[in-house]
Amino acid sequence: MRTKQGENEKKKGSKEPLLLPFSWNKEKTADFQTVFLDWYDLEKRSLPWRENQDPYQIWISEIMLQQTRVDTVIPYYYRFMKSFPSIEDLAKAPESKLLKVWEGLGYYSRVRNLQKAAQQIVSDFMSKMPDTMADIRSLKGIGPYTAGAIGSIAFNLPEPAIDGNVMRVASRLFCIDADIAKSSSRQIFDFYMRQILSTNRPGDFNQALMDLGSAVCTPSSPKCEICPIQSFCQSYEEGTVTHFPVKSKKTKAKPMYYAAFAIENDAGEFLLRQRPEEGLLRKMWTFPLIEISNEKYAELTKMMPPIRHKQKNIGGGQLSLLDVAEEASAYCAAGAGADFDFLWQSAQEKDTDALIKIVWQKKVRGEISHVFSHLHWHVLLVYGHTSTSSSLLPGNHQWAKPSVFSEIVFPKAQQKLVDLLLATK
DNA sequence: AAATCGGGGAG
DNA sequence: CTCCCAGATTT
Repeated sequence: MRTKQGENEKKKGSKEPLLLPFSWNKEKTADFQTVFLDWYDLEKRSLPWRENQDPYQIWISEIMLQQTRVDTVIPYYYRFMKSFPSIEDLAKAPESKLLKVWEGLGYYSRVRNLQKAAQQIVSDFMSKMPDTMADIRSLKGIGPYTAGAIGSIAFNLPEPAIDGNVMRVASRLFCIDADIAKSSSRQIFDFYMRQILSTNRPGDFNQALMDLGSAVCTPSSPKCEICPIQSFCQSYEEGTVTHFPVKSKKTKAKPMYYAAFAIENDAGEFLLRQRPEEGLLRKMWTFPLIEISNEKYAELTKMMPPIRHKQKNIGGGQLSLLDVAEEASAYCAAGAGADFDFLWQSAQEKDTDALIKIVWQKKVRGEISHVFSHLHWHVLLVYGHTSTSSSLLPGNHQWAKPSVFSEIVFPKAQQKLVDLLLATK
């Protein structure tokens, strides 16, 4: 059975609606819904946010599930609901507690937007989750997918929820060759799904698609032999299941090179610096990081101990702050010494340069690697010691003992550095 | 339309 | 290694 793909293209150009494959008349669509929902009733996963139809629980789960697997979300979900049982609790929570609960889950703007949306609900919707598509969509962090998911699951609104899963299933079901990496393709899938969506049980229909995509219609080696909708699947009939979905390649993550300075004072505390308000890992804490060139990174890597747990002393000794800044500058790209300026200035103001020393041991403890969606960090861990007192620190710095690290919000890359530091101590 | 935003699991 | 996951927002 061929699609009317060519016809669809024409219709698209002439602004007339796309058509389902001609064999999908009303009877076939109804048959499909029955078969699919019967399968869901038997096979659906038991998940904590499926225990009832509480819009708040569904909302939280949907935000957590953005670009995140179910197994990863479950422990976070329980922790979150225990910490913030209601929308009001979420709206008034301190940011540090919010981030701590989300720590490790990634895409941290999600939890900041979650709180903004909670505050919107308190102020604009009398603390009750809104129940119309326009109002749901008006909340921070809720885009077209999540609005459809909440609308259909929590309020039985006949809305599709188009995500990566659904696009994969639909592309195979109807041999849709639109590039799912392009944002403009979303509306094509939206149109198809609106025509086959169950208006009686839209939430279950959408969740059935998710379960199918997760367990059966998987990205690689789909299990067509056990698929409940095999007889409806056009690509299966044509033997072209693996041709779908069509997805253009993503640009590769850009490599970035850093030196991280683990500076310990006499009290056994380490210097931490908070990242800025904007950009990657905003307002989270790390060792001071300095970007270095690829060449410098390679040069420093040679100074790493050949065997872990056994540091190699590459010189060093008692250095003044100025020496340290110069060393850092020499090690790193131009301007890298600026990270030590605050120490140097404080020393000059107090005229106690002699008292404030960093024993810059110049020991490279090792390296960690961390991949983001668009960046690949390579970070060398360098250890130093200082007798600086904490009163000299500007606001975005703090001294902290490893024993209290668990109370501070660390991104994953920082946690890897801490693990390396403690393992090589 | 393209880039930015984390992290982890599977193959 | 590569791919991609119950995506949204910003540029």
